Amino acid sequence: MKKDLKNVSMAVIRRLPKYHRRLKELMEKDVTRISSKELSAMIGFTASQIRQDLNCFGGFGQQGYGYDVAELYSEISRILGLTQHYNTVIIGAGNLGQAIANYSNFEKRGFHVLALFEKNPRLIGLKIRDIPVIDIDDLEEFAEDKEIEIGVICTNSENAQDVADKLVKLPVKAIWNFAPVDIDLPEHIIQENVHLSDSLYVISYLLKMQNEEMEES
Amino acid sequence: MKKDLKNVSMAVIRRLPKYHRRLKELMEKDVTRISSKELSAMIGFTASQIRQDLNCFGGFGQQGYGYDVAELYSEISRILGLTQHYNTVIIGAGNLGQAIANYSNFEKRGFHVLALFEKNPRLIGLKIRDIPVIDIDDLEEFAEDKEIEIGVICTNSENAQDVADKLVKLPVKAIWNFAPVDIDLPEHIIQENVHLSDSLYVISYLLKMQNEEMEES
DNA sequence: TAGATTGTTAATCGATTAACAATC
DNA sequence: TAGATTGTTAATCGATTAACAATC
Repeated sequence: MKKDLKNVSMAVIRRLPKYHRRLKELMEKDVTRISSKELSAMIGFTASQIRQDLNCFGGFGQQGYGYDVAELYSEISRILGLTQHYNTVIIGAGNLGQAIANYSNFEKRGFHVLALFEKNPRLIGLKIRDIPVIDIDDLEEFAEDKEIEIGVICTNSENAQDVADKLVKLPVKAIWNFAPVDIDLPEHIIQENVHLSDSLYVISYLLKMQNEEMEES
Repeated sequence: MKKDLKNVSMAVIRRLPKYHRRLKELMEKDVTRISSKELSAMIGFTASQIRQDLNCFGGFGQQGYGYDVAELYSEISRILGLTQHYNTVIIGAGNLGQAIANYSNFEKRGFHVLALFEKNPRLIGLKIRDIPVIDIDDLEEFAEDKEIEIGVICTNSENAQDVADKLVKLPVKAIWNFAPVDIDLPEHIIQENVHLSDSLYVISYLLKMQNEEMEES
């Protein structure tokens, strides 16, 4: 029943983590089955969209019954690749790098943080949850005998491109970038940006709109 | 030339911060004018889309010339509400809360962090860049004589909804949520989620797809 | 079986792209 | 003026929603 995944749009992919999260919550409440209609009510997508989304990957439901929560959860985990294991390094051991290293849920989902790398000597040598903070100059040596899939950039904007170039040379397959810049990368490297300021600016826009609306009335 | 902003889609709004960022970079390089075609080459949107986006808010360009970089930058700043001032509180003074409090760029854009709130007594009393860490139980009292627009949730999932309820009562107008849960809020409160795990799971999906493709060939 | 709900096709809606007249 | 590039309308594309036959 496996479909051709290559045609699945990013719009669908970006909704999958939300299904994953909500199904987890349902499992914790010991809910064993759910219909697209019920899921729609709690998740805010239309029932139609939910069925369309899931059917990009296969027919996980049963007519007249709905979806088995545990089964659907494990299918989505598999589709998202969360049953696999990814070696990860974090560049920048400031608050943000430490926050990510400390977030144990990532470890549970297969993202194994091998080390943090820093240039600030006051941080080098520390341990974050048993994860060592290593001199950034030792990155290449450290990576030599390891297959590192994901590099996380938690530096400031100025250093982000340099760090990215280093990571590409290791090589890593994907870069998760928290610096508020757009990084130039070779085509084949996966790039995912978390631009916190972008998100905050959207709040700012909506606040401004709301204020203007109130002034009008 | 001001258009009816109410009809501008969120797709457009979410692109504005990227224009803002790129125009800033151009200004730093002393570029004074740019055409939609040149901007397209550096930003990756089509020239047509760029012109469409900008024209949602007014005609900022000039035929035969293009756009004045500094003028366009300041227009987008204004549209995003970055010329205004927003009182902000951060709930949760762990690594993530501290990272956000430390990010001085937000301050520059008008997001003024008044305080962080914590329940962990070991953190209460600290200062992050002159910003005090205060007992979460004192939040209501602290907020009494202040107009707080934005509440940032940097707690774990378990406490996020409780904290959100408290923030709504202050009241705040917008909630910037970093906890990996979807929070129930009254309609009129602006909610912006930064679900880090969602972003990481998309990387995971793309890595898995890439690996499968390689196995095929 | 009857009721419920899926999987899937068709219709609709909205967003992006193309085209070009207006004009600097 | 001639060339360049915008602002804007029309065409296309893709994503969402509606509808319903299939079937548990």
